[in-house]
Amino acid sequence: MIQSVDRALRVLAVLQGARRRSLGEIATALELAPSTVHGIVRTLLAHGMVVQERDSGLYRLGPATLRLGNVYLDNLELRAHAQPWISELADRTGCAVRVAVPLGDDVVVVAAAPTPVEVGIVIPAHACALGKVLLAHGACVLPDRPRRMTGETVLSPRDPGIVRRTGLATEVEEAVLGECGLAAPVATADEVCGAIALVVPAADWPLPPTALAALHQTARAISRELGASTWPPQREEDAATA
Amino acid sequence: MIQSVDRALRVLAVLQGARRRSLGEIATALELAPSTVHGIVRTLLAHGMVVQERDSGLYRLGPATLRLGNVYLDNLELRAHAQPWISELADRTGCAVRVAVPLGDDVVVVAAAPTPVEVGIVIPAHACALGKVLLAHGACVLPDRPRRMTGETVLSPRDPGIVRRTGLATEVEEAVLGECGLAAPVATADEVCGAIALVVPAADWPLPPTALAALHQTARAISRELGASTWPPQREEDAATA
DNA sequence: AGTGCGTTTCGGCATAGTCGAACGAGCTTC
DNA sequence: GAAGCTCGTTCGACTATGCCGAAACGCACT
Repeated sequence: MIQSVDRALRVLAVLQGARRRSLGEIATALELAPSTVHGIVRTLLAHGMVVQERDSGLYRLGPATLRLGNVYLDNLELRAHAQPWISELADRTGCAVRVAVPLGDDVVVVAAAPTPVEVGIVIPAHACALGKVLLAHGACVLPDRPRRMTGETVLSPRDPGIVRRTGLATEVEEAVLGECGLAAPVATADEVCGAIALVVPAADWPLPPTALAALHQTARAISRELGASTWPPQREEDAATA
Repeated sequence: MIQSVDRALRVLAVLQGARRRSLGEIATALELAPSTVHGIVRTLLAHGMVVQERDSGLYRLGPATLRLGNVYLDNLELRAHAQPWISELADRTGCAVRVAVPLGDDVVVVAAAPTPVEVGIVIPAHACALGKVLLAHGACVLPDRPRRMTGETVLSPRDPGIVRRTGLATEVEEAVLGECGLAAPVATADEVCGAIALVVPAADWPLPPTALAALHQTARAISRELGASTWPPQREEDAATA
């Protein structure tokens, strides 16, 4: 782990927390000398990863971050393969559909239907159905101190073995009030690379069995296109206990 | 400029060029020892900025880039203020509308109407109306060797003073064949922060004067919300020659 | 005009990063 | 089936590099 690169990425993480920050704020947040942070920020500045407001001197994220994120999406096979399937799934079930990938203790939405507006949003893994699936397969990790999002947020996960065996996880107003979800894993030949979820208002919960079956079909179809031979994805320990 | 941070960002830039790259490819592209690149990549890996494919060992951009880009968009006042205006402008003119910001010798689209699908795309500044506006105001720079996109691409810019005085720049099939555009600057109190464009098929070109006027109105309205006092934005030298 | 804050610059010291070479795994070839 | 190759990865030593303290600049407010 290279120190200065690590610090640069921490600077970007700090900048994610607020619209704009002063050099001193970043320095105290990272417990570093302002001049140290200045050198890092100047380098990020040269690459457009951060910009400095002309009048106030404050720093914020720069447009190069958007370019990176967009290239990431364009190069993501999961997204390309999932897009037509989730459009059809949204039409068929009338639900909102999301596809997400793991990112540490969060999940990031990389595709959505019927509207793509949710693409890019980040949700704590322990608070959503997508995250529970990824946690069960070891693609996400639990945060040190799980954050309570709503009164319904479950801070310690149920048996992940059940999630793995059934290939399903649920979420009942645990991330945002009035929103429920049902998720299933998506895998490549050798790992669980993401999850797909149906998201509905609490009034429409629970979902009819037809929606559940449609979700299963879609997750399996996408996984097959990505090279997975079995679905739901099996792990050695589960195969042994079965 | 911190060397290792600069190199890390160069690694990300290399990764933007192809879906996936091997460690050796990155090393040769940057003219560095593989072990040096390995240290950098490992750090980026720990932060989710890159991911490594389990089977092939190849590297690609990671989901953290998407999170960064999304936060950038959320924190961008230009986008927030422009969104309602460009929706209305798209309705009124029937054209596609784009708002972009400068990024070196490129422009990055940060808002679009009627559909947001173009958000995140990158266009060389010299090849599009958006870029010509930003070039004229010094927000973009010309690349060392401008790239020819179509047969119509103009490699050396016309008089930027005219663009500044009229507040308009045009684009006739210079970036993509069959696509024409008309752009105007958007400014804050002390700088040109972006540009807004109408984009239409070549068949609908030239645009009627009403569309031109609507674009002007919208650019002025957004600029006013962002704190600009005059529009089109004036530079000292132009004010002197006037 | 004075004062305060925050950004920026500069130089010495020591740490942290760079590189070369060796290791190990996976794949192809013979 | 075994040997060669190529790739990613690890380790250790050298020294160049980035880190920090303190001082200077610019700006806004008093």
